[in-house]
Amino acid sequence: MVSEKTVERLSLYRRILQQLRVEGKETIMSHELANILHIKPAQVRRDIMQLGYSGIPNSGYRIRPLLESIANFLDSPLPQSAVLVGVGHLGLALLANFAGRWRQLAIRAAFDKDPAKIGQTFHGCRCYAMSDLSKIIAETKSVVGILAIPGEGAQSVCDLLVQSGVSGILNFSPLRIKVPDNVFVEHVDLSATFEKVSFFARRMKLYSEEEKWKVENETTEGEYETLTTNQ
Amino acid sequence: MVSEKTVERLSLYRRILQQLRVEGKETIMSHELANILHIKPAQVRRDIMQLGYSGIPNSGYRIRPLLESIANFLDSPLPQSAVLVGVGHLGLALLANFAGRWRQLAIRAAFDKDPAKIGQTFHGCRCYAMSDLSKIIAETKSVVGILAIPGEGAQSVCDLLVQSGVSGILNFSPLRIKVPDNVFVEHVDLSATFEKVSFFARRMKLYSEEEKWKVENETTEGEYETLTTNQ
DNA sequence: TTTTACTTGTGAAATATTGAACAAATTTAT
DNA sequence: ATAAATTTGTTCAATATTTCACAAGTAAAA
Repeated sequence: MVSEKTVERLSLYRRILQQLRVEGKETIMSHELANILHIKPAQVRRDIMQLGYSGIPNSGYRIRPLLESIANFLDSPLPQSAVLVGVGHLGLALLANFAGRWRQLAIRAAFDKDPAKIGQTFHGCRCYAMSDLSKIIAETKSVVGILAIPGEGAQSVCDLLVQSGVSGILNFSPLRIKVPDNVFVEHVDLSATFEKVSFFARRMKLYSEEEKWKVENETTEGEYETLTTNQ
Repeated sequence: MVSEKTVERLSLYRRILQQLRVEGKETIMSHELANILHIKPAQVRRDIMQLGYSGIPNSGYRIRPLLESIANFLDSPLPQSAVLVGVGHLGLALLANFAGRWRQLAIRAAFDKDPAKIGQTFHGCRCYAMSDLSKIIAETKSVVGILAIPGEGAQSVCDLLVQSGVSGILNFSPLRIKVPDNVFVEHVDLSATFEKVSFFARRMKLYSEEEKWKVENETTEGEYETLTTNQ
């Protein structure tokens, strides 16, 4: 019933509001959040509406209870656990950023097929053998699996995760994995993203040069028009 | 005129087609690509239509010229350069995966404020001081900047990148940066993504349990209905 | 107290994206 | 050569998402 985009934005609102509260701010208006995120105020209001929280006309939203509403909506009563598969460069970066720091989704275990890594601890997270996957997922009650491996093995690892009871997968591999209907997958495809940015960067450059050209010639056209139609 | 989503998918088609060509496949049909990506065949055809390339009814698309059309559409005549700002864990992971390997968008230089990193080479990419940013961007003719730094400095670094002539930014920082209209920004917000996956994972679990409950009771309801309405 | 100015909540319009469906085209089989 | 089967290109419908616009409400000012 609630869209993915709304959930993403609620997460952004929370992060901003937490910061603002630290700075001593007590209320916020939809257009302030909108300006920070470069979206429209109506979007902010509509998202917040879905929380069931009401603001005060002419004053905005009180930050404290709004944060509570967001937490109530987004967060599980109990903190949730995740496991990471693939302790390569990307996996390590994820552990460095999210191993302990994140209250809501803590990465509790890592897995790799490289025997040299098994048994080691990376950024406070222990690395296990792939054969321990099911057992550890059950022990940690993990609901999310993070795939940070090259495409080849992704589908079989994914199947293993699903069999072990995971209901969400964050897939950094370039492969589009197949999962049952009752499992959520988010693809983060860095090389596709790179290509996209590269494409639009070039396009923006071309576009702005074309605009520049237009503006240069518009003056002439404008003069011509005022001379002839003189409206 | 072409949407971001279409560009992303074209990039995915290319990667798949390149693999299939290596495996000796010469033609492909829209429903094959669609099955691999879990989308509808009409979507594939529509995307390919935008390239101006035509398939053959009852045979599908010839892979070789289709790949050429995609390259023609997505790629710049000259390979494009990018610079990376922030050689932390994430920056290193990006360098490891994309420093040399990527024909289309090569990361040509890295920057960091940590003096210990300046002058070093990471995965074949040299790290410079922030003060060299403009100079190096000009020298390498970079069109894309990659921000892999914490939120605090993101806006000022972004402004620097834009001033230096970059027209695309790939932002891994949690800050929503502000850029002129003629600069393209893609946000990859890992913590928001984590929260999203966590949210929907929980929701999927709840939903599938509810479904299970329904199915268990449906039998009874079904029997009841056949007994009463007997349609 | 009354007025003014401003903000929320939300229906309705606008826009963007996807999906269904079918004519036209082409290959294969008869 | 003809018919049957299948796939493309594309239009139109369906769905999803965003934006507009305004009534209703509230605080501050007069």
